[in-house]
Amino acid sequence: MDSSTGLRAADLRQSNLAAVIGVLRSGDASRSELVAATGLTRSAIAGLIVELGELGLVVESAGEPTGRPGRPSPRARLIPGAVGALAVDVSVTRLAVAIVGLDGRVLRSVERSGERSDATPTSTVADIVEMAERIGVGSSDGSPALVGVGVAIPGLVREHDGLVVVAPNLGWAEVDIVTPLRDALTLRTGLDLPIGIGNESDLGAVAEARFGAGSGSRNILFVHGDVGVGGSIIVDGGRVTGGSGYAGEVGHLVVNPDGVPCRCGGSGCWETEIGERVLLGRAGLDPNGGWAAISDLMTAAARGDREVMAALALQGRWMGVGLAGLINVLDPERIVLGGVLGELLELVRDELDAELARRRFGPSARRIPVVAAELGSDSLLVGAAELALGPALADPSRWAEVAY
Amino acid sequence: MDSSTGLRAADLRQSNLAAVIGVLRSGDASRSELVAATGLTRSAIAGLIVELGELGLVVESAGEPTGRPGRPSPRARLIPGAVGALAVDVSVTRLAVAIVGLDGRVLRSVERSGERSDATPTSTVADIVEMAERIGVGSSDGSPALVGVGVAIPGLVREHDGLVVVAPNLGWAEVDIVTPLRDALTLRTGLDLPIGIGNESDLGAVAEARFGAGSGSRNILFVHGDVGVGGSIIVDGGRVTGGSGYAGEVGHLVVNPDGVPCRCGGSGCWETEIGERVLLGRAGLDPNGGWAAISDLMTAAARGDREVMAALALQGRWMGVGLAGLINVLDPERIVLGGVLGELLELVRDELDAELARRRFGPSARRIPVVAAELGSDSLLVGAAELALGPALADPSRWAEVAY
DNA sequence: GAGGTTTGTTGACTACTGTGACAAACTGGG
DNA sequence: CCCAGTTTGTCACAGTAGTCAACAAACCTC
Repeated sequence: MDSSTGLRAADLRQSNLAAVIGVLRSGDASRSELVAATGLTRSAIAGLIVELGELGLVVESAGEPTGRPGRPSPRARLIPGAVGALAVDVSVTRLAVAIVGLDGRVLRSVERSGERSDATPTSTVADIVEMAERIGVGSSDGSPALVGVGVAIPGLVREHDGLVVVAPNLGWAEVDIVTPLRDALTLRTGLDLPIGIGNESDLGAVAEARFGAGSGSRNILFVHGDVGVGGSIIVDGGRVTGGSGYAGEVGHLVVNPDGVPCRCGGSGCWETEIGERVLLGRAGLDPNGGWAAISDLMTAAARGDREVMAALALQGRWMGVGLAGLINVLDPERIVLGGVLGELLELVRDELDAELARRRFGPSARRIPVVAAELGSDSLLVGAAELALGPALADPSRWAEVAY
Repeated sequence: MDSSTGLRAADLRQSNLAAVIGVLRSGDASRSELVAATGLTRSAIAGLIVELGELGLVVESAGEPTGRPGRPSPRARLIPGAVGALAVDVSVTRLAVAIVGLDGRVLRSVERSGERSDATPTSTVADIVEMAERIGVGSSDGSPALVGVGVAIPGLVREHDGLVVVAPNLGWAEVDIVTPLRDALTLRTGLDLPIGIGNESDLGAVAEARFGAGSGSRNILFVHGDVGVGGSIIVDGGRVTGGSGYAGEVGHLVVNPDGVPCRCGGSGCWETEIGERVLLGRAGLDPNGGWAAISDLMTAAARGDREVMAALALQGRWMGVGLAGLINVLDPERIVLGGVLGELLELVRDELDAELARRRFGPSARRIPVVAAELGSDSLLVGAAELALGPALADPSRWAEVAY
């Protein structure tokens, strides 16, 4: 988005192309449905469809009779594999590179598992490029035309230039990964693509909001919890970034001023009450046991283990305390829980609901649905791809130059 | 805003007219500055200025030499009194009606003070219309052309139709004030104007964001505190409404789960720690003493009264606890405090800063400025006017039919 | 006063969407 | 099976807005 607020005539076409694509991304639509959705005339839609067809983005299939009078309207459909984004998930335990289509589906992917805590930015860039080549990036073998690259990082990313301010679990600080990655990709594959980079939690939220548990709602609170607790706020379909791009650190909402110290320097943060380590500790399990311990906890809960049930009850209450406050502040349509929080949701549902009911406020006393994230480990890739696809879809005609 | 996402050719002009007005609302601008700000060409700007001039909204004055080479660019300026909005502030202790110009200045106003707790919707509507007539609404005596009406209400207002869901301090519930007010205004003054209605805290925030302590920032958290504590979240210059329009109830953020019961049914809400009554109680004053008691408290603080200082210290700490959490969640550029909270800000500044510093989180460890609201009691009128002016300014050419 | 710079003005040009008439494809009734 | 009614695609034409490019106006510096 440029700072210019004025609209040129060309922006008009661009905006309308993007509007059509936007409608089509949530499913097929007949031309007449497009007319209704966009408010444009039949002739305008016809022209837009033709252009999108020429760009190789949309196909039309003959309209089926609907059972009602009138000439059937042909259905337009996005070609999911027409364009795609290169998505990269840089996390502590794995490095994944994938090509993701317009419909949010992973078309090809490679993954390198295992502890990567010694990975430097340089070695990571080299790995990414090598893996990208392995899934066919740069070879014109019928893979989708790539419109950009999206990278998910487990750390804080500065909004305007994509600098990785800090990624504690990778041991990175003040790292510019965009420039070397772009250069390396250009050198090895000949593709000079725009690169977007974002926090993994935010990207997971974007993916869930569009394709997962949040699809259909435009105001969503996403809370992701493992060892740390983070979140993202989706308002009117877009992520709230805040003044510096750091919005959404719900883990450091203060819910218990007398609580235990938090790694953030404060105390009684929400994270110190609902983080994975606390839960495991309360349940008498190894606080650093990770997913294995969580899995043990779930089987113990299925057995009805006393200590575990008590720990889960407390977990549910504290989740309710924090969510109740956030509901009052943000009034989301829906809350999506990811990570361990999502996994455990049904086990704490009763206590959580009770706490929410107790703190439900006045006339806004609606039940906000709290649901678990639906997308699995792919969510980060899908979200990362969205980072590249989003800007590209806002200006479709530009790829004419980009393709392949 | 209609649901149609497509842009017609006519929307283009409308959008560009609005863009020019938008720039001009924050001050004079030369044509060349408008070119830079909008990204349009000189010819386009010229045409837009001409049209705005014909609408009676803009005047140009000959350009002064700037001291640099080149032909001087004429300065365009909004005529503040060209159009205005009828602003109404319905509160418990006063009823105010005003005409507010494009620049957010109150051009004329009348006020009726005194306890109004027995005011019914019907009597309020009658009062409003009578007061509106008294400041010249409906008589074409050179008053600005009115483009709409904005009403500030101390209660919850449903977003889409303006129904007053509940206004506890007025004793109203499920009240439609829009329809009778519109009818009465049409009947008595001949004006059939669109009416906008909003929560007073939200409107105060909008006013502060545009003309007051928040001007210049596009991401603001506004917290208004008297007996109750509410707030508004401004993201990218627009207020976050949430899924149902109830966002911003920061008073019911849970900060102290073991705290005292709150009128919302929960306990330990922020409001129960920083509300006016709690502060006065802790300071040994009459909890229901209102502004008089607050005034007493401030003089006592100036004297260095032991009990009062302790109460203020606690107030500052609790303010810090809540604000720290909200900063982590929302990452605002600036926090604006209104009502009693704003009045007391400097008295609690040290404790507040200390608490914020203690809980400042990682790399987002920036100092977020916390400032008091600047606009006085007019802020609600200005915000209410904005409710009417905003939509009108988005479609300037339409008033051609409206004027007078 | 000459040359350089920035800006307003003007008329031709381009691009987009709207309009309206007509044709195409369906339903349903006689 | 045909015809009226309905909905929709197509096409030529018109309207509107903004860009472009050339020129003139108003300023600066030397």
